[in-house]
Amino acid sequence: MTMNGAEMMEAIAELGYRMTGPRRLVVEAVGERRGGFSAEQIARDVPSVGRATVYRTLRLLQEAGAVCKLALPDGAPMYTAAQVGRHHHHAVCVHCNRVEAFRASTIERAIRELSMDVPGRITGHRVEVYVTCSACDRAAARSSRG
Amino acid sequence: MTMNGAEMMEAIAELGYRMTGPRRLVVEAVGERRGGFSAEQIARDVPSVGRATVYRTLRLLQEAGAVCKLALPDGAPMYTAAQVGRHHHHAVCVHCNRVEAFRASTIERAIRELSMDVPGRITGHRVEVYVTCSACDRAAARSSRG
DNA sequence: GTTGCTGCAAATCCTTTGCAAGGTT
DNA sequence: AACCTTGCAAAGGATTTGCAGCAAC
Repeated sequence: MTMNGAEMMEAIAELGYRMTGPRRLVVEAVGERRGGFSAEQIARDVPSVGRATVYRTLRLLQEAGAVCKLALPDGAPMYTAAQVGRHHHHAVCVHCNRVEAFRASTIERAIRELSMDVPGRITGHRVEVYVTCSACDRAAARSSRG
Repeated sequence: MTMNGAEMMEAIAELGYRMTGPRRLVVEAVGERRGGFSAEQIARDVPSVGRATVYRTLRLLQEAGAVCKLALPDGAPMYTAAQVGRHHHHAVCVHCNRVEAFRASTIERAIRELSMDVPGRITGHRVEVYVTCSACDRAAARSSRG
């Protein structure tokens, strides 16, 4: 389950940050987004808030664990609402930006086993899976059929 | 095994691109680098070549499969010489940028198995492991001891 | 009343692009 | 000779920062 706007606001407050109007607006916009979104999209959703504040608030939300920052295949940054309190990874549809979170114990285990093969101490990892989601796949099939 | 400068040049030629002086210089600089490097570093290594050409050549090298582009935890792009012809992943030391390539059939298998869990067709994936390499680990221990 | 937060605009950083001149085949 | 490449400088896009004013505690 992902946080709603109110819960995100609370998470920010718990870190000792103030609850301000602009932050509320950004957080609500984030809460209403489904799938992946860019900082720029949020900035457009909330035109009354300065871009800088949008970026600053997104950073707080990451710090609070309410959103995850991930990367498209070309490296473009994308945000998505986080699964609360769970380590997880993301499957991103490269066509519509829909994001599906998943947990994969197999992957975690495999990475842990890597410690034998890689020299050094593993401090983190990034796993992202790129997909064409079923809806986009169907759309593509339809249009190629004519 | 990774390509040396000459082999990279050849790989570029095989794609039908011309063998020019600036390209040779960039390719040699890349060939001499160990571990991960940024475009900016290469540009500094080869000051006689314009930045634009450095970026253009790095793109060719990616196209030729001679270098891989990967991302640090903060999303900053990094390049590294590619293992020839093999699908692989990278373990990056976040302190010294040393890069170790590894293959992990377990991870590949785990990702393939994901197809059941994620809705849609998997088109690609990105796996990066962040480490503190043994050398940096030792250095940290030394300095914390006094 | 302190101190943190905001918006704005400017600054940065990284990368790409337009274009005329020059190099490669 | 044809056309691919280059360098420069400018453009571009994304994100950060300096700072004076305002808001939250």
